[in-house]
Amino acid sequence: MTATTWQSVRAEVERRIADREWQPGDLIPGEEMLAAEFGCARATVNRALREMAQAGLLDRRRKAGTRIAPNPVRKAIIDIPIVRREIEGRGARASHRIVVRAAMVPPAAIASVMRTEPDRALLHVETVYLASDRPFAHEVRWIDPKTVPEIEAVDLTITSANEWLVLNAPLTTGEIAFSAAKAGADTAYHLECAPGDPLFVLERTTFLGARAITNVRLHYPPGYRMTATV
Amino acid sequence: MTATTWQSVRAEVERRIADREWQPGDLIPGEEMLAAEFGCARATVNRALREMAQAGLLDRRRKAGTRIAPNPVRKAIIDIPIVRREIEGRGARASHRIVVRAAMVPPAAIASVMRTEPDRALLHVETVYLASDRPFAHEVRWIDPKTVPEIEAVDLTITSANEWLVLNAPLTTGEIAFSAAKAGADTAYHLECAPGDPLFVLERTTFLGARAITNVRLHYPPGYRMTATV
DNA sequence: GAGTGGTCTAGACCACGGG
DNA sequence: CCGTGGTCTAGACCACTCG
Repeated sequence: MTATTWQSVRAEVERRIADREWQPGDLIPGEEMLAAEFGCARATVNRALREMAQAGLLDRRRKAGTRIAPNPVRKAIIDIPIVRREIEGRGARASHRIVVRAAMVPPAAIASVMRTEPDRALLHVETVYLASDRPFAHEVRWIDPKTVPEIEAVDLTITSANEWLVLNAPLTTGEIAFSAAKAGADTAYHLECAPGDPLFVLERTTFLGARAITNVRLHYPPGYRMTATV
Repeated sequence: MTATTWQSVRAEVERRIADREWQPGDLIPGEEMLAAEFGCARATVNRALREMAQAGLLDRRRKAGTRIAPNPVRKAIIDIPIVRREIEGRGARASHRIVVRAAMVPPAAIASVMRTEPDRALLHVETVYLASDRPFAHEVRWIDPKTVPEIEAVDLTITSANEWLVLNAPLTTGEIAFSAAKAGADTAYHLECAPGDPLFVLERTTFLGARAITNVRLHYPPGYRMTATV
């Protein structure tokens, strides 16, 4: 009989941390000992501590034992949905307009982050996303047709490159960067804002294995906020 | 006998998704069936599928079963270190300067997000973080002394509010938002940039249970990039 | 070498929620 | 109602790594 859940173990450990019974850097008792104390199976303690370690609250190492993370790293998880869903989630009608679609050799900086040959042409797509006909984001994208040849046959005016890629290249890794930049003349025109306005910028490069799929830079109009929970 | 690890189960499921054997929205076999197929215990399959669901690749519901996520949400994990460590991580020398420290009633917007009484005074701290004596970030912070009374006695010129709070109020939930804004005169002065320059803005409110600990707004100079992995 | 976490198994009961 | 995922147990073996 019992009812000791791993959540209750986690809650108790969190309480001890919050109450300073266990302080940052402290070595806490081993799983076996905690299991005995809580009157549950070791697997239950393991589950609780494992999740806490995953969340950055504990440091665990075989033989060395479990310690309270000396410097609890705050991890923010950002959900990055398909742009269309993000627009619809705000109650607006989503549409998009293709501004440019052409095969061309990318700037050296793009080829560098995508790790492609500097002189090879990639598919270049420029899109403006609209929320109820008002500009929502301006996207400049480079796609490696060598990695996803199917993209060449897609009518991007119907399914945006963003959406097609997410749905058709599901398991990828990548890097994201956020920053701020002044609106250039071109971007300002598409976003219907003033040149020089501060824009939120999201840059992302995704890979399928070691090969780049796409690099994308999104500019959002003044006032845009991206939120996350800690 | 065995050697079927939950990682191998996960890898196989990922392969089937990547190879389109299982497509977005598809219902996949139950744990029992997969365990039989892979020749392992149901708990092993459970572990694999649970982690994949946590990563946003699967949708799982009791009775309804497990489906390939129709819209794989990309989750980016951002590590938010103590500012001092972020500076040191870039190989610079970290220091900070307190610009303002006073008890005062916050603007209505701040009281609102912190859910404090609109007319109660909070601790207001304004800090400039320096990386090798060059401005790294400008921080405007409000702290609820009712939640963390110890802060009143801390010499913030030695330990920054950021650092003290992270080390002394570990277990909280919170909200973060990123955006872009024009540098105001005051911020431009502290960051040694031009008024109107586009700045990356990070706003964060953290809570201890239902009670707010602190609200902070950080402005980073032009060119700052915050990165994450998908 | 030996201690600690990591994982697997086989079986069981439970809780949510679709039909 | 009842199937499916969620979790717990007790025991076992393994793998990493500290001393």
